[in-house]
Amino acid sequence: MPVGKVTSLDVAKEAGVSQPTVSRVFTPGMKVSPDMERRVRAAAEKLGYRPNTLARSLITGQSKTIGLILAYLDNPFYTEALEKLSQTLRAKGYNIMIILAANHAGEVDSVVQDLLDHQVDGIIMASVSISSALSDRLKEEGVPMVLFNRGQDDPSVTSVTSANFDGGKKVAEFLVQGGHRKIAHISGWQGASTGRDRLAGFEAGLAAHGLKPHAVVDGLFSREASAAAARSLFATDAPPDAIFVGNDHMAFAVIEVLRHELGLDIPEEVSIVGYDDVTLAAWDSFQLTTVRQPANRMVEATVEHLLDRIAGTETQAERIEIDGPLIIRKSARIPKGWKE
Amino acid sequence: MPVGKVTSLDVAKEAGVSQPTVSRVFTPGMKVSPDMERRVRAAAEKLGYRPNTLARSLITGQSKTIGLILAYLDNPFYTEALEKLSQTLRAKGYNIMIILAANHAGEVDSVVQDLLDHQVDGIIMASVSISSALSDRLKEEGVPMVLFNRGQDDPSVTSVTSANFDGGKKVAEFLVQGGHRKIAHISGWQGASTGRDRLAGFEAGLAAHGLKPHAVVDGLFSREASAAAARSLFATDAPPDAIFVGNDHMAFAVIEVLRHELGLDIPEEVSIVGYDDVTLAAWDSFQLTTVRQPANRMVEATVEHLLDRIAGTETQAERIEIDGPLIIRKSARIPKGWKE
DNA sequence: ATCATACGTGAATACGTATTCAAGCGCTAT
DNA sequence: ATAGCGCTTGAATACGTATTCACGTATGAT
Repeated sequence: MPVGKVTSLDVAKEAGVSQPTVSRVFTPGMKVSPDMERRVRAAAEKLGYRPNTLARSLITGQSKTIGLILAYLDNPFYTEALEKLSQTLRAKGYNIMIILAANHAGEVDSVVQDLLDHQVDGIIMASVSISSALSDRLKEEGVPMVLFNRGQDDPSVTSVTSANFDGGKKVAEFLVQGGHRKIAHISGWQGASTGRDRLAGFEAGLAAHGLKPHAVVDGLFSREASAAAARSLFATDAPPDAIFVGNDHMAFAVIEVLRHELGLDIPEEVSIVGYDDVTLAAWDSFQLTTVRQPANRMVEATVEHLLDRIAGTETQAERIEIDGPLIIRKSARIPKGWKE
Repeated sequence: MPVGKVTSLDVAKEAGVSQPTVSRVFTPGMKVSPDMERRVRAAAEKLGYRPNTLARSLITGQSKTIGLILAYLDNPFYTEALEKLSQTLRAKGYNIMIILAANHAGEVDSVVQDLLDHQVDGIIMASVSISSALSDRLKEEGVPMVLFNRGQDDPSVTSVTSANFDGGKKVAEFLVQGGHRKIAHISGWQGASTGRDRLAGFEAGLAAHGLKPHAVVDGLFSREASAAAARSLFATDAPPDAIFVGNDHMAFAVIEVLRHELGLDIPEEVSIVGYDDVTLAAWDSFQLTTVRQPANRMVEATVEHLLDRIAGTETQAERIEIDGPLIIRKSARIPKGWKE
């Protein structure tokens, strides 16, 4: 009875069968006669045998591991997504190798290389942009990748986002209907498609009413930058009467500046609308009106597409957009008779 | 030029050397002559070779991967810890296989088995308790494990926590000095050492002044349970004038119930103290007085001990406690002349 | 010039499993 | 009774690397 490591060969000897037979017993889908199976399982149980996943992966070429790269974790939207991802992938028999990486080109490249060295079957990148060189490299390597919550111009990479353009548009419509005319936008980082698309939709929505944004400032997905933006918007003699903030995480910072530093009442003096509908948005302290990004469905779409690519069922890249409703709470004035 | 996979043998042929030589070039610490190294690196570069970590792990027995099991992710303390863990381990050359698991015995066992099958070099369990059977199994397997933010009676498993008893005591002292006499406690889950130790310290701190808790309710580390507890505490004719809540995450729920449902002023009518000092605690909306759990130092201690165990440098289990200060903000009355 | 030493290199092997292939077996059909 | 078929099993091999061992060469000392 070997102490540290017990291999399939040990089990084979114990059961009086060959090593391949042991392998077959532990490989789903392989046929073995009932009494063989019984003997092998008994021996395995007795010795405490468990298949070595590494050795298995080496020969099958399937590591049953997905690489996950995350840029921001301070935004709770991503922790919610991480939770769903873990559950969904685990249910499908996959494990997750996770890396938190800053969104710099060099960092991302090295991190992806790390994952490839570990023979991951696929890669999910959340809120990370990639160079086309890198996506080429992945294509060459045959490792499928999905961008989560970030789009890409390159049509050959698949991305899963919410309908950011439509979302921005909905917000504009809501605020205009609410009687606002001086509507500013503290945008998501303009280096990210997410930030750009929400802005574009917002502008389109205003344009439909012959309006333009009162002001647009890049909040860089950062609390500090957004707080600074909020202060600067109100340091002029023509402050906005409503602000659409590029995501909830930034919106909380804006709300706090307005309430606690500037002493403004929300929504009496200023309406605030966010984007994501993270858990905190529903808290009494914020009651944030916001566009819901359905993390569940986004995760499901991501995993489904990725696994289809791995299985070879699906070969085409897709740009998947998932629609989300405007969730109306108390941080923005509600238009009379609003029903939509 | 092989397309999908290029192996060390391909590089060897290209460079006109043997496969072991290629291996040596890519194994730090192995000596190779300069011109060999040059030729091999050139060939590797040309073919796009990268060592296969799986094959390497299979033979060395070192996967350079750490398994991480997390129970709660809605409590932001753990996302902060996760961030540090990722950075620290990556800097040391380790990757992370992450699993989010509910804190049920069966679930945890199966998850640990999963990690063992993947040949992880060590395991970190954050806020999950384990059976002694499981810790025996790990000992037998020779895979070191560290409990993060959770203690264990068994002295043979190492745990890293903050000084929970002292923390609870500090809070009691602070509130008593502040003139409070009806001090209640909405505790952390009493199934967890963390929750129990904070309560015990709190009671000891009160006892030093001849006091007892006004009431103690288990908040189960849950927002809902804590909110319900807060409501029940004020549904009597003798409500508390201060509440020590078992962690920040629960404290936010309590604050919201008091402010928005019961219309109470904090800290004028009730003082609230939390535990953890998560990022949100410093936000203007909460300004929560709380005991800081130094996530950075806890992570460093965890990683250092774990890697020492893996290297064999350290063989003894330890119970590591890291002290954290009381961070005074505005959610609790500040004693006159408080200096400590 | 000769021997000893040290060092760099290649041949062989091991890690633990899945898979190909041929062989053995029992069964049915003629 | 025998040829043929399908099914189960074992022998051999492959996956891609690190490591042991033996060998050859260059270096230094005598």
